[in-house]
This record gives sequence, structure tokens and C-alpha cells, in this order.
Amino acid sequence: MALQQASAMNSDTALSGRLAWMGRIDASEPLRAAGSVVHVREGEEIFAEGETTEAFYKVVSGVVRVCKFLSDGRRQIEAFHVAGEIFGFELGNDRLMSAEAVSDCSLVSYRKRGVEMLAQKDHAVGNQLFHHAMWNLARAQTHALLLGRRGAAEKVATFLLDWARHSTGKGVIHLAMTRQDIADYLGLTIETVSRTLSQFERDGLIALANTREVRLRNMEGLETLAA
Amino acid sequence: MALQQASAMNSDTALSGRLAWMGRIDASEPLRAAGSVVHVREGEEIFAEGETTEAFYKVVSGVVRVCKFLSDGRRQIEAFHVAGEIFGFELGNDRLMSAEAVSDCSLVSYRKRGVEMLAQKDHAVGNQLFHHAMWNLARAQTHALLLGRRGAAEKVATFLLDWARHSTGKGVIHLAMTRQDIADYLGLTIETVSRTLSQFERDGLIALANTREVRLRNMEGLETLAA
DNA sequence: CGCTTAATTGATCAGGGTCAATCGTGGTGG
DNA sequence: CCACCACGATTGACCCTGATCAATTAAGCG
Repeated sequence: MALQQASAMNSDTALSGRLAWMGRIDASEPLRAAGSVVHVREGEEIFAEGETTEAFYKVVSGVVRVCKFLSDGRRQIEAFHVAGEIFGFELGNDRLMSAEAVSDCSLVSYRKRGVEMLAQKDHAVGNQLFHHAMWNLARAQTHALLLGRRGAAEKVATFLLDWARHSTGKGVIHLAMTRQDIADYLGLTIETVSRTLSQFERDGLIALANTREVRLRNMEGLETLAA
Repeated sequence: MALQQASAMNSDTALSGRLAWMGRIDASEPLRAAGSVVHVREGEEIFAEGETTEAFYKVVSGVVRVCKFLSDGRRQIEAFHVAGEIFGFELGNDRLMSAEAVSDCSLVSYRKRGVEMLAQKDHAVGNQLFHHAMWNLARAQTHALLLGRRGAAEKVATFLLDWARHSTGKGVIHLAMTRQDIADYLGLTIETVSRTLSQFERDGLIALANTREVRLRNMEGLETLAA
């Protein structure tokens, strides 16, 4: 059953909680006892590499980046997390990654130990965590493909199309993150990201209102680039 | 309990099976009914992207590569799997990756549906799968860091050190895979891999007996490069 | 209204890709 | 048994993408 349920579940059950999503805690929510709401401001650290893993989180609103650093300061952003997603769950005691708020965020924090105990009684909790792990695994694998084998234009086009899915409406993307964040996510420099976006604009693929607002003018063209 | 066990487990419990490792199936093994031994020869396909996910596998002996292809034929190897590791488990119905035998392999194949049912009764099975997912997630994230932010020398040095851990003895690495495999794993070309290895040899970091046999001459030096 | 930080743009450089030739090795068949 | 062949690996010459260095512009914010 564990796996059956996991296969069948969409992303809005059990631990996920439509309720947590809305920022409330309800008595019928299996994790009501374990979760507490936290607010973090833009740029604030949520946890850091090397710390002890005491909690994990679910995004209620805002965007979170999870990343690793190299000794020389280079940074790789592993993923951006948006409303409804779980991040920061690790098996080991020590964190392998750090997390920061890209924008002001509301999170639900779950004490890892508490949830471990809860999971004994409610398998839906374990299932949700399993589902989360498999989902993030698939995402990390796709990300690796992007990083390893694609050129700058392909990377940026893919990023825009991915992010468009998270955005509210028809062809207007609100980027929560800076160019530096995008660069560190795509394994590029800030200059290359900027140049590529400018080129896309010249080519009529997109229009840049603000730095943070991208209008899709030719989605097909982008999809061709993203290949 | 689900999570507690998962945290505490090492990689040689439950579904893993010291027994399966040794190529036998024992009556006390929870998965004895679900698993069957398969042999695949070097270069043979185990499953392909797009197929229906009916089984997953555990490596008994040999090396397996799991990879994705781009439309133009470029390939990204997501991971090499060695004895004791599980691969090919996916939530969705359709496979996102393909798998091939790098060398002659013995595998244990588990019917996905069978294990799903078994997992209802034996939580150790679900725990092991969960552990596997989290382990592979951490690995994929490390891999993404390698691909996104490191130069050729750093990549190759990291690869050699990683692979040295899988190798039997003190400083002699047997590479199961071709240069092309290494290149596709590291997001490089075959030529760059070759040049980098030659350079390492000139620098006294390694010695290349065969194409497939690498002697570590200066592990510290490599570790410095891998940074 | 300056001050600070992010983004864009330009000029140059280098790491790694591409194309091409050669070498080495193992397998096959005469 | 050895010559030949096929394929992988190595090496070289050159090129191109994206990094680096540097200057300018734009945008928040006190």
C-alpha cells in the first residue's frame, strides 16, 4: 500500500495539506502537531550546509533556493522551491545543502523527529515524504542533463519555460530571483544570462518590461531552442 | 518508525539483502518471492526511456549506467551503479531514463507491482526504497554541482577519487567503462577526458597501465584538484 | 537627490569543443 | 601464426562559446 498510494497521490494530500497551503492549521491535518508556521524575509538563511538537520519545510508562499557552495565561493543552486513543495528533508544528521529565501516567504516547519514518530502511525505521512523524494530525484536528474549537455541559449530557454509554468497567467513571467540566482542555477555567469536574454528580446522571443518581468512573445521559438 | 528506521539503516538491510548481494535467494529474505535473477551482457539494454515501468533492479555484480538522451543524440549518464545499489525505480508509469550494462552484469529484478503489495505487509521494504531514493537524490545533487561549476581537471579528478572507493585495493582503479562513458557522465568530450588523463600522468598524479587500469600515484594532488 | 547594488553592454581571453590524423589493441580469418 | 581489420584511445591544430575584465546604465532607497 505504501507504494500504491505514493504512485496514485497527487501533490496535494496528506502532509502537503491544502490547509497548510492556505496558512492555516486544521485539526484534521495529520501533521497539525508537528508543523508550525515560519516567516523569513528575502535573503534570509533558512538553514546552512553542515548544520544538524532538525526540521524540514513546506513552502506556503514565496520562493526558496537550495544550494551548495564550493571552497572558492562558487555556488550551485540545486533547485528553486515554490508553494506546495517540500524541501530540507535529509536522511543524514548533517545538512548537505543550505537554503535561503529568494523572496519573503511563509513556510511550515516540521520537526524531523516529530514527524518520524508521526509516520509510525500515519503512513500517508511517509508516503508523502517518499513521493517528495522521488519527485525531487527526477527533478535533480533533469537538472543534471541541463547542466551537463546544453548551451547557454538552451539553458535559459528551458529555464524560462519551466518558470512560466509556475507563473500566474498567459505568457507573463514574474522572476522572483536575481540574474545571479539564475546564473548559479544554470551553471552560467550573470553576464551570459543577461546577454542571452537580450538576444532573445532582439529575436522577438520575449519582451523585458522590468528586470523581473518577462513576456513570452514566441513560445514555440523558445521551445525549439530548449529542444 | 518508517523514518527512524530509514535514518538508522545502512545500505545492507531489508530489501538490499546480503543474500541477494551474494547471488542467493533465501527464505528469510522479505523479497524472495518478488525478485528473480537476471544476467545481461556488456552493452545490452536493461530498459529504455519511455517504456512502461514494470520492474526495478538491484545490482549483484557488474556495473550499470543510467542515462538520458537529447534529440540530437547527446547523452548524459546520470549515474553508474555497482553491486548493492538499486536502480530503475520510478513513481510514474513511463520511464524517464534508460539503463544499460557497462560490463556483464548479474541483477535481481523486482516486479514493481509485486513489491508494492509486499510493502503493505513489510515496512522494511518501503523503508529500503525510501532510503534508496534519498541516497540517489543526494548523489544526483552532488553530480549537478560537479557538472555545473567545475572545470575538466576538477571533474576528472573527482571521478577518479569517487571510483577509487569502489575499487578493490590501494590505489589501483579498474575502470569498467569507456572514455565515452566517462565523458558523458562528466559532461565533457572523449578528447578532453583523454587529454586530462594524459596530463595527470605527465604531472605524476596517476599512471595508466591499460586504458582501463589507473594507478593512483599522488592521491593528495588529485584531492587538491578535486577541491 | 546622491548612494548603493543589480543589470546591461563591450572587448578580450581561454577552456574545452570540433575536426582530423595516428596509434594501439584485440579479434578474426586466411 | 600472423596479417588485417575495426574500434577505442590518444594527440594535434584550430575554432567557438562562454568566462573574465571593465565600463556604463538602470533602479531602489535612505
